[in-house]
Order: sequence, then C-alpha cells, then structure tokens
Amino acid sequence: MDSQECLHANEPWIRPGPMRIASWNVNSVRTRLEQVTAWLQRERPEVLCLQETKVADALFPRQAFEELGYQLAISGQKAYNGVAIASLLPLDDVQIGFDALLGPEATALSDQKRVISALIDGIRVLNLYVPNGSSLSSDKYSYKLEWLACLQRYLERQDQQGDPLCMVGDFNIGPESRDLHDPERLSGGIMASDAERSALRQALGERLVDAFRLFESGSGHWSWWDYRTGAWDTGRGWRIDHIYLDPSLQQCATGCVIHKDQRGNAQPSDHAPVVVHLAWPAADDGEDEGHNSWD
DNA sequence: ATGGCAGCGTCACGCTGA
Repeated sequence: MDSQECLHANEPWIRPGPMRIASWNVNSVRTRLEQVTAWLQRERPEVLCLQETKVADALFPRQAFEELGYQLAISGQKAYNGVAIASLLPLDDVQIGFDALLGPEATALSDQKRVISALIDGIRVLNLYVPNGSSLSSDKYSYKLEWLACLQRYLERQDQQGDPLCMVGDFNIGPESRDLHDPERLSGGIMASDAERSALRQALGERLVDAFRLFESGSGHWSWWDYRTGAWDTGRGWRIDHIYLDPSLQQCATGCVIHKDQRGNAQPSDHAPVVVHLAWPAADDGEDEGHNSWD
C-alpha cells in the first residue's frame, strides 16, 4: 500500500509492518529446541507463542532464543504444561495466569501454567494452553469446562483494557466439523463435544474471530496429528491450534498459514505452527480506532 | 471398545497428553 508507506515515511517512529504472530505447541521446548530455533531462523516471525514447554522457568533454554534476537516471557512448570512468548519487539506488561486480571477467584486455576500475555507493539498478545480434558467422563473434562468459563470472564476483563487483542494457542477443541478429519466419528467426543464448543464460543463472544477462517473456509487443514495412530501418515488431523483477532486486528489481517511441514520433521511435535500475518501498525483510515494514535 | 506414541521424572514404569 503506497499510502501506508507514505504515512510511515512521514512518521519515521512508526515501525512499518508486517507483524507476524505465530503459535506452536512444541511438546517440550528442550526436546524440540533445534527444530524451533531452525524454524525461527528461517521464518523470523516477530512473535512466537509456545505451549507445552514442559520445563521449570530456571531450566528454560533462554540463550538459544536470545542469540536469535528474541526476548522472552515465560511461565512454566516441571514436566507438564508451560507457556512462553518469544518476541523480536519489546515485551511490555507481562501478565501470568488468570489471576493477573481476575485475582483470587482464579488462583485455583493458575496452578497449571497455561496463560501468559504481553503487550507487544501495542497489541495484547495472549497465549493459551487450554486443558485437554482427557475424556467426557473425566474430572479433567469438568476442569476444562470450568477453565473455559474462567477464560470468558478473563476476556471480558481484558476487553475493558481497550488494547487490540490477538489470542493464540492450543485450544484442544475442533470448533466445527470442518476442523476434524472424521466428523461423523469424532463429533460429540472429547475436543469436539457440544459443551466444549459452546464454552469456547461463549468465551470468544461477538468480537473474537478465528483468523484462519478469514481466509480459508474448507476442511482438510489440520494443525495437530496424533502420534499414536499414524495420523500424520494417513492425513488424519484436527485443527485445534487457533489465532483469534478482535475487530481492530481483523481488518489488519493479510493471511493465516499453518506450517504443516514441521509435522514432517524427524522427532516432531505433534502440532504444527500457525502464523497470522498482520499489516501493523494499521493504515490510518481517518477513523480513530484508539490503538493507532501517535500524537 | 481398546491401544497405539512421546516426554517427563527418576531409573521401571506410571502419569499425562489429545
């Protein structure tokens, strides 16, 4: 866009886009470190959000990211869960856990390290690792529904802050039939039950939209392939890793891509990275959106 | 209906993930 470039030429303190925000469940950041750094070196996304880092903060392999120019915000624990944000741009106002916004009511849901956010170039980047739920009859399933109800309250609070919001992560939910390789068999089961889908929709509200579906309406696009069933070799995947944008970022989105090739690596994660491309900062269309003022 | 594969912690296999 020429008009946008002119704008930036006249406003040299505005960094010209694009902004790419990626999400990747790496299933152990230490085991996957070489794959992650190789991918970062090649793709150089401005932001990479990681899930299932599976490492206590003191043992997080910080140096490998910092050598590539990435700053880190991490929230991990031994063996399970764990989230992190790596960014080429400064990370401000890092918030860890639901209790950062909700206080004591959410403390019980903050033992498991599944929530981290930071303000990056004026965008609130929220990185989530939604509980899996195990099976419909499991205690973990009720925990998942409770967690999603808490997410709804958290997002209502986040909305009040007024920052543009990009929410990414492993949602452990296939929102619709087109997100499952075998909807007839899988619908209604774990990760595809009405209650999970409804709880996610409730949390999203009217404002948050799945960036991938802004560009691709078809089925057959997956972000996760089960290790156990030879799912990768037979193409039986799910699309459970998502990027959600609020209205101010929807209008900036220029693409959303799943880097499926990473699932074909030797010793891969069972998830592939998802990347949203944003033209950011937004071009000034004359209407003050509240997020792009520089006076 | 069940298991299958992978990572972790701690050293034989159980727990967890999805």
